Amino acid sequence: MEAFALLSRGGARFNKDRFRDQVRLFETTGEASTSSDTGIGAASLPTELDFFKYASGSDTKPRSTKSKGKLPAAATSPLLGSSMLLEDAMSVDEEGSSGDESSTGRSIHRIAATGSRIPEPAGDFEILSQRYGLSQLLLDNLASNELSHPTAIQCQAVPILLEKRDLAGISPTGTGKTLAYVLPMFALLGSPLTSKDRPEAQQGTKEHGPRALIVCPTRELAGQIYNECMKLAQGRKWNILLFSKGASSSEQKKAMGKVDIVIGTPLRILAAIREEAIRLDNVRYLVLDEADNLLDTDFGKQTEEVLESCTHPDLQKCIFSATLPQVAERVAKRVLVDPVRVVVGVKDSASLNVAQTLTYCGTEVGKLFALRQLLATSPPLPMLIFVQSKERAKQLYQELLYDNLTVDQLHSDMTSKQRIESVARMRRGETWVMVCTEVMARGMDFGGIKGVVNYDFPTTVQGYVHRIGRTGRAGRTGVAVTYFTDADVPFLRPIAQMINQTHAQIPEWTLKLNKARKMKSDEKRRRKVKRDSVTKVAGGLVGRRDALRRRHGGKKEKKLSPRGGRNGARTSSSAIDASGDDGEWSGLS
DNA sequence: TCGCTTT
Repeated sequence: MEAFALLSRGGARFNKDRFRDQVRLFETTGEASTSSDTGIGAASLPTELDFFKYASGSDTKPRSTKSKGKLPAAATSPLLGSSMLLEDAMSVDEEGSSGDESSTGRSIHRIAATGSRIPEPAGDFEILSQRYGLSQLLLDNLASNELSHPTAIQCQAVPILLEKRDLAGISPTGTGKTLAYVLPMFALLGSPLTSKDRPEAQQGTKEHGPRALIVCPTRELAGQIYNECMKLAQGRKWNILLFSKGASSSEQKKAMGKVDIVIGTPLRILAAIREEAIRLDNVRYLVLDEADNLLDTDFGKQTEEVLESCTHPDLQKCIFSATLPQVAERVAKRVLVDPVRVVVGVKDSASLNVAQTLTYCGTEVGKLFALRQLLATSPPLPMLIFVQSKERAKQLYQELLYDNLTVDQLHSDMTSKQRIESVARMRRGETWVMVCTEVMARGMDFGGIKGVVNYDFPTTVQGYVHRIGRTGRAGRTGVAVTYFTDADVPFLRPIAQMINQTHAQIPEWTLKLNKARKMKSDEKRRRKVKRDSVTKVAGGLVGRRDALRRRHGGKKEKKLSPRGGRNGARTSSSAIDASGDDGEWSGLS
């Protein structure tokens, strides 16, 4: 009974007006808290993206006694010399204690930086340029890609990296982390290396192979980072290599030649090392993107092996993610040398631009029912629908195929080509609904995504944060809908709390769940739920697909496109359209 | 469970 009541209240009667209110409510609360930090009225951008707020914010605060143009090397910090352990630092940012950091602008952006000799943040690219001498070409490339103002993480991370420091950068999804490490990478590399530049050096063994390496967990993300690099690479003959399965093998063979930057997935890089197609002893700039994922138990071994292959004495390392659980933090502490740890906002928190809801659906049947209801009434399109397994992705895809919308799928059972094409259709705006596995959960930046549906309940809080972070990017708003069934209830608490923290409206009883009911293996925060097949369910939903197929005469009905081709204006960190569609990196294959 | 080499 209660189940039915909740179903109809929470999800099935999903109604546009109610929803709209939620978004508004949400935005209001979000802005209220940021404006209290700045003493400035609410603006349309979230703190971490509002650079003007940053600029004017320093006027409303007491001026720093330090001179603004002071060299960062001489900059002091409340934590100077304390050389805090990464773990120790955790308590600091949670209490929001930052000593005199209001004078540096960190508090305005809610940046917490810990470590020794922390460089001053830079409020815009001109300041950066003056301080560190960025090339005019680099500045032009930023400008021509509409990257006019740095985001919070960029303000703080770029100076740190330019001073050749190790860094752990933690910033919410969609806040421009890629550019935060790509920009200093190009600045530090200076110019592309050619054999003409250094004929003798080419002979020396130390001078082979890339000088910069970016590691990330999926091929799609690698491709996206590649595109982001190409934006700043314009005008010079940088040799940038996309190194993952699905990328061109002939291109990858060049890895031993004059290569500046390699971007790749762990296993592919290791394979290349083993077959001596690449060597990493010339790498001076190493990035682990989605670091907690790369350092977790599954990926960890591979990643550490890659790390061990980077033997250059001047190796600079940085890791980035929106989430960094303690386990990963511990590894990071071990790997990084005298690092600065930067946290924008609150660590492990969800994007404030996403309106979140949690919906009880009782059973598998209930979820399908709720989803159809959502799709039929006020779906936030385009959207991603996350499921737990590849099989379920295929099933749900098939199930939705004959509904009147353009649906697509993406999971690792598809071929490289299929995956590339699926991403391309999404980028071009041809797909309304993409059914996908965790492969799409991290880093992917389809700028126009309006909705995320957690059809299957996420197995970790981090997973939740990253999934819903596919929307609400670069200052836009988005919505996230999470379904759960009776089987998910024991695992509900941490995610329900997270949603509650961000002011979303969720069924009250989910918050009152007895703490004892939460997962036993709290350490890993993982779980296993055996799920029925999406389609193999009792009752009236069986056979629906066949009915639809008959109705459509075996053909797909003409389907509307979610967007009229291209996305509208886009802001800084949204990587996608500005550089065109898929072709850029898939074209290499 | 998912993701990640090449042959």
